[in-house]
Amino acid sequence: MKKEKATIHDIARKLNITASTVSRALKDHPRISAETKKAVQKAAVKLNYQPNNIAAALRNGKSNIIGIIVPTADRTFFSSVVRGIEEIANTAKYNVMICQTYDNFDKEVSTVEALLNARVDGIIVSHGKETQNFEHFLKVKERGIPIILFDRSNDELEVSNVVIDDFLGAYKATEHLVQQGCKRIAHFTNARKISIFKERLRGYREALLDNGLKFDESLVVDSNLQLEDGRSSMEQLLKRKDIPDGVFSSSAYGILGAMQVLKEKGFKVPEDVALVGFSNEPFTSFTEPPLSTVDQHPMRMGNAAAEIFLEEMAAKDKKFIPQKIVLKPELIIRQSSLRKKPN
Amino acid sequence: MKKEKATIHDIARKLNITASTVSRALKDHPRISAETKKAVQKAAVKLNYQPNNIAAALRNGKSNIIGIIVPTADRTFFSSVVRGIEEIANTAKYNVMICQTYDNFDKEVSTVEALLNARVDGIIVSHGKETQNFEHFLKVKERGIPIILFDRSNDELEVSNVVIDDFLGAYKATEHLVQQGCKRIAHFTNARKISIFKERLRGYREALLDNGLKFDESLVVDSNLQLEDGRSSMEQLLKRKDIPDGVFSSSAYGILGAMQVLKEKGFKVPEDVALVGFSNEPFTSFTEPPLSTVDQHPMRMGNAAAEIFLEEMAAKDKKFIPQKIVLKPELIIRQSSLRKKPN
DNA sequence: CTCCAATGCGCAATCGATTGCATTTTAGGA
DNA sequence: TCCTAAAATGCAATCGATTGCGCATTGGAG
Repeated sequence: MKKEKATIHDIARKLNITASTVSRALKDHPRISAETKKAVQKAAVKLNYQPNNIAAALRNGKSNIIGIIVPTADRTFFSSVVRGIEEIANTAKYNVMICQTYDNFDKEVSTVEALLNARVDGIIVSHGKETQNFEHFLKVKERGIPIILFDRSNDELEVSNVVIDDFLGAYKATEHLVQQGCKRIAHFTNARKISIFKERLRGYREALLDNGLKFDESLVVDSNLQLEDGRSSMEQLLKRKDIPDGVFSSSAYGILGAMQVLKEKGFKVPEDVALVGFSNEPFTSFTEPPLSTVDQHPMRMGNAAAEIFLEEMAAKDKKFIPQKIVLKPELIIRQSSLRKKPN
Repeated sequence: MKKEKATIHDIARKLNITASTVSRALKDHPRISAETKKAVQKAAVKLNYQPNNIAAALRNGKSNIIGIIVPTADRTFFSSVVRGIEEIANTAKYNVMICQTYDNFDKEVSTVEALLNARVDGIIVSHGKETQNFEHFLKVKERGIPIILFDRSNDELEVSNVVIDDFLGAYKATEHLVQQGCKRIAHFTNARKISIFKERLRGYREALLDNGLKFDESLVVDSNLQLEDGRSSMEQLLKRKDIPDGVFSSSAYGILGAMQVLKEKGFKVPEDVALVGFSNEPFTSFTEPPLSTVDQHPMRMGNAAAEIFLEEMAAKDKKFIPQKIVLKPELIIRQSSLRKKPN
């Protein structure tokens, strides 16, 4: 159990110089001679020196760590965003610390607290479904540390955020269903207080109206959008006398549940009911038939969030004007909604 | 941009006491009067005091952070393990820092380095597929900080690890196929140097021999086990004149690829070819037919890893004998392998 | 009324790296 | 050879929390 904890002082002692010089030499300070630098490098390797980031963090007031908070990391959407953040962050010498809230509000609050205490230099977060109160995020901002929201956001909050144009995504998806001949299109949504779902609902509605169909509130089903919810929502719709001939779901699992129920009951997809979901999770491409979906470009979203963070860090002190980046979603058309052969 | 950075000194000044007393009061030290403690608490709240964990970490030599390294967080298996770790770690006041290597060896090495510099108190890791050299892990151990491997491990390495009995899982899966009447069972494996795949191959082989079938090397296909690999492996097998009537894959995506190809070519699952995979990823339950698979109990695996970490921390200084925990896997039988109705 | 032992707090050093300013060394010009 | 500016390094304080040791109260026993 050897605990070799070589510090710059050990290097200094070995070379008969001071820690200051060692510190400067290691950072390639111009006022240190090339000779000394080489000697220090060599000694550092020899003593197996590892910088103590904690000490540096204490002194500098920055830890070079970005905290990332997501509801869960096991959705490809979120893990891809994380990857996008890392791409940018790593090149700027930042490390990331990923925390999961499991959509639990209390856990979200305590996580923010923990990251703050860990003195992260910034926080990038997609908040949980339960989150109505945003004080914990404001607190971060007031502490002067950058906070950037992605995907799930809140316009009233004066912080930077990166989102996709949910309205447009939903609009495209719905319009596509109309073009495929659907006349009665249902919509699965969730907690309408959350901006992304509100926007998607709005896009769905506008697309209907713009295409000469009417918006029927009774075709909008509110649920938690998980697999089981999608199933029960579909079952509920199938009890009607005028069952829908198309469904646009605000989630990937929701539409999967719908498809399962439809097939179990003998309906054909897309002939009887055409389906389009949201979030291009991998599994949507290997269901039968493969599911059409709205791709959110998660990697780009992560890149953008990290870039905003870096800009905010650079602009430190000057007051930074929160910026909003809106990415364009892409409709990916697969078998589940394709009735007509493209000419 | 107000930067209220209240420290224990600010509290001390306000109450006309010293920082030592404040520090002790906040930690409920017995030698501090109840009165003082209350006053400190109140002042702390009033000044919006947030402890600086970095300062404490520097002084104590511990950060209360556990580093977790996984190839990728977007596989349910890994994210569940993380969740299992968090469950235990959080109750012991530890936070986790999740890092992804994307199965890239260099990234794995640099991640270990980064965690070491961040002065994490321990590292829990499942190494990448490329990893043949384990020096970076040994370095961690030599530094006196606990390192625990999970799932993918290496017996020659003298460090604690938590794995499932891969041999048993494969044995059960293969035996099940035999019981369903399969006579020519193929196996998808990966880089046989990795212990988990070697063990599964061994389990497959033993089960065949124990059940009166012979082991045919030509039915073992080596690939990277992703979706595309599963497809091409299956295509390769279908070119034979004596095509297999069962496939056991060491991964979930591999077996999915196989099923896709089989269905495209008009084979029936499980009647013509029965399939069993590994890793109970959610999607395996909603393919058609649903895929049989070996569940690895990822949450328990995470729990166990975290518990070992805590034990090692407690045993600090005394030399800790690396321990190995082997969990029993569970075979989950679904339609893809079920030919006979259970009586 | 003394004296001792709890009880409550303060002092000062420590963790390791960083950095403004001071000091020493070196090189080159006069 | 002397002097000075430039080059190279050293000094010491700092970041904030922690903690062993020591000092000063206070209460109660004898």
